[in-house]
Order: sequence, then structure tokens, then C-alpha cells
Amino acid sequence: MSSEVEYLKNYDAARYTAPLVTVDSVLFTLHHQTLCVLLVKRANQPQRDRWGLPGGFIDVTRDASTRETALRKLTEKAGVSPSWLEQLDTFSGPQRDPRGWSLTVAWYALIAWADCAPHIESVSDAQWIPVSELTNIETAFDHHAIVQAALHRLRQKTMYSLIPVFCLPETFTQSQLHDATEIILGQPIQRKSLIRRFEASGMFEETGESIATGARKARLWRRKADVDFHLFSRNLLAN
Amino acid sequence: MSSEVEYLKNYDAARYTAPLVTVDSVLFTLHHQTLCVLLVKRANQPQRDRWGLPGGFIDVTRDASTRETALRKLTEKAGVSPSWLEQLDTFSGPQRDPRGWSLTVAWYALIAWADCAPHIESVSDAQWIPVSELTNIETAFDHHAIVQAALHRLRQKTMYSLIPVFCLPETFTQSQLHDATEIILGQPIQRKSLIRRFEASGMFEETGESIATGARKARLWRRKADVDFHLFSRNLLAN
DNA sequence: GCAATAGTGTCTTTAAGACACTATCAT
DNA sequence: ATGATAGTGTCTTAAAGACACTATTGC
Repeated sequence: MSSEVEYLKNYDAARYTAPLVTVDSVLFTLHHQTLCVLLVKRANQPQRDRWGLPGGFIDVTRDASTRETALRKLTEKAGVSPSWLEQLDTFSGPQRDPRGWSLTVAWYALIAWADCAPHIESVSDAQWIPVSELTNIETAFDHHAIVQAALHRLRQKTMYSLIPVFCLPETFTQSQLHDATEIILGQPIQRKSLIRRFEASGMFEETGESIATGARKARLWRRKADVDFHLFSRNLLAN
Repeated sequence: MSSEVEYLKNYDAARYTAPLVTVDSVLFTLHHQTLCVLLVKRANQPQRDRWGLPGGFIDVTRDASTRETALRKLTEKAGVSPSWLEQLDTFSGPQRDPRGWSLTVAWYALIAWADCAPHIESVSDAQWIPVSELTNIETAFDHHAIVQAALHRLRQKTMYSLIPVFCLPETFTQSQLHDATEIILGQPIQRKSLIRRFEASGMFEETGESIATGARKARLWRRKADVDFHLFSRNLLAN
């Protein structure tokens, strides 16, 4: 074993041509009945002043994993920690970044608009873009493709889980979840089907309160603590 | 824009402390009615002589993506190109490799035993390990956890697709697919349900031939060319 | 009372589970 | 002919789709 010790003593990572590694996040939220993603204006070269995903380099002295890098960057750039954060995929190749061969670990995240609006509204270098308007914006690198992949994953997951709750405030009504689901999927779903799933999931409890939403008051619910995220064995809208 | 050109001219990737980046693959096959993964004996430090996943460093001069790195390493170490290869996840952190903060892009792959047996049987530094015996082997780094994650993904995907076909030879019978599915899931499934899915998928065509498997001859099938991989909207064994 | 949204009841539909039945082959 | 595996028919079941119905609230 001393040969391994010897080896490690002489090991110098910089000898090898390594790819550039970054971590980027696609943060979704709902606002004004539209699904939006967070873009930040790039402060540095390359592609300075273009809009891109919040992300950056791993800080090997502070981050225990790329999840922590993603969370740290979201905190720095948007002042938020999302209620849902999951790895999406990696994107790599020699062309996607002008500095050379690069690899980005992409995450996607959901947050309630109310949980981050104050910070983001106050700064000029971060903005929420409705996904439907993304085609009009020239985004940095291949970030457009990353957002599309995240959107696809989000829609898939919406069909077999209640992931849209993570776009809602801590307490919410079943109607809000229904609306969120329809906005994400971009098409109507049966109210009854959603409520059946809501009950079957065992993930929620009533707060005991109700709020008026214009007509009859609706009950408020919250996620139970320490209940694991339910995945259904069928998709909604089975095509 | 000349400032970006200027920036890139002076850019030196080696200035930043970057993580060590590798690409590893979990290659599955079926042999003797058991699900196996390919492990290779590590030729170099660290952890020389331990068994680990086939993988290695990205060659930025040759690989157009980490997918190509994965394929190249599988060719070098096992002499095969798998019929299915999909990104699993990334694994990262300061502790998983003694050389320092590391990140591996993990892929999982399927191949028919017959398509790779000749090469692997002939070398002493690669072997198929039944997944049930993995606990008895001290694998390198966190490769045990990576295999478990790949196994979980494979089982999930088996419940909503016909992915086990990629463990079968080019032509195969419905019974072989049935057996493969049961072996991967580790539990019996309804023959009829599988055949219904087989037809509904539209992915296969008869070769016109039959083979004797002991009793009545069974029809041989192959995957149609250029038909996309069918995903079902429900799981088998919906728990 | 009326309009609007919250919430329920229940019939239909889809695809899986269960399992029995028939068909074909080697011996 | 028999036993074994291939292949089909069909009833049951689980959960979604469809949609109508009742309940509650503000005005």
C-alpha cells in the first residue's frame, strides 16, 4: 500500500488537460399564470452581458458536492434556496464554451414566486422569463437547450407525481395545485383526478384554515413533514 | 466583442482548482439467468488491483462528449459497444477519490452476453459479476453505490419500457424477453401483460423464423430499424 | 336569490393482473 | 399419446377520464 501513498504524494491534477467544469441550474417558478425560468446577466467573460442560467464553478474548498455548488450559486445570484432541486443531466463537448472543452452538471429546481420575489425584483441582473418567450432571447452557450431539457423533465414528472406543489407557497389550496399543474403541462387536466391523487399520496395535511378565493372558501393544506415524495404508477394524460 | 477575444486569448484553465473528472459506466448483461455487471481490475493507482467500473478520463482531443468517452472506454476495456447507453447521474465530492475533489459522470448500458463474451472471457482484468454477489467484493471508490443507483434505474425503466430487449441477441423470442424482464426485476410478471406491451409498442417485427426451445417452436423477432423507443404510461407491478 | 368556485358521486374507459384455455412440437 | 412450452381469450381489477351533481360563500 505504500506505493499508493507514494503515488498520491506525487500526484498533480494540473498535469492533465481537464475539461472546464461548471454547475448550472434551471430554476422554475409560476408567476401571473405562466411558467418562468430564472436568467441572470453574465457579469464576466465569455459572453458578458448575455442572459444565462445561474451557475458557475465548483469551489472545491467549500462544496461537498455539485448539489451544494448549485445551491450556493442560487443563493448568491437569487437569494433563494429552492424547495425542490434535482439533477437533470450533464452537457458536454468541445464547442459549447469558447474557452474549450467543457462540461456542465445541470440541475433543475422549483420555488414559489413569493419565496424569492423580493430579492430578484430588487436587482437588475436577474429576471424571470416566461418559458414561452425564451425563443426571443439569445441566451449564453447552450443554455436554451438545457432549459428545454429541464422543461421536458418537469412535464414528465408532473404526469406521475405532484411536483408542482413545489411552485406553491407553504400553504395552498387544491385549486392552486390544479392551476399550477395545468400551467406546467400546458393543457387542462381533470380536477377530480388530481384530487384523487392528492388524497392517495398521503403527502399533505389540512392546516384547518380556509381562504376566500372569490366564491366559496377553499381549505388550506401543507406538506407533511418527513413524508417521502410520492410517485404514481401511471401518468396523467396517458398518450 | 474584442474584449471577449482578448479575454479568451489570455484564458488559462489551469489557473483554477478544478475537480478531477472521470466517466464511468455500469454495463449490465444477462448470463446463466443472472444479472451481471462488468468490473475491471484497476491497472493504475490509486486503488490499483481493485475491481471497479470501466471508465477513465475524458480525452478532450478525441471525445466530442462524455457519451463518447464512455463508449471509448467500453471499447478499450471490454471490446464492445453497447446497444443501450444512457446517462445515469453524476457523483461528486471531496472524499470519493483520494486524489482530491472528484466528479464522475456515470452512464449505464446494456448488452447481450453473446456480443461481448469472446473478448471478456479472454482477458483476466475484466469479469462479469452477478449483482447479487457484489456485496462480497470490495470495489474501488464509491462504485458500489453507483452500481446500486444504476440497478435501481434499470428496474424502474423495466417497469415502463421494454428495455430488457437490449440484453438479448439481435433476434429473440418473446419468452426470452419475459425471462430477461423477470430476472432484472427479481420477481415474476404476467406473460400476457408483457406480450400485450410487446405488440402495443410497435417496436418489433418477426424475422419469419422460429426456433425450438425444448417444446413448441417460438417465433423470432427483431427490433425494427428507426422506430423510437416506446415508453408506457403505466408501470408493471404497480405497487 | 344568483353567480362562482369548492368539493363529491359515479359511470365509463383503459390497460394491467389473473388464469384458463388451445396449439404445436419433440420424444 | 404425453408433456412441455408457445400463444390466445377473457374476466377481474385499479386508477384515470368525463361529467354531473351538491355545498358554500360573497354580493
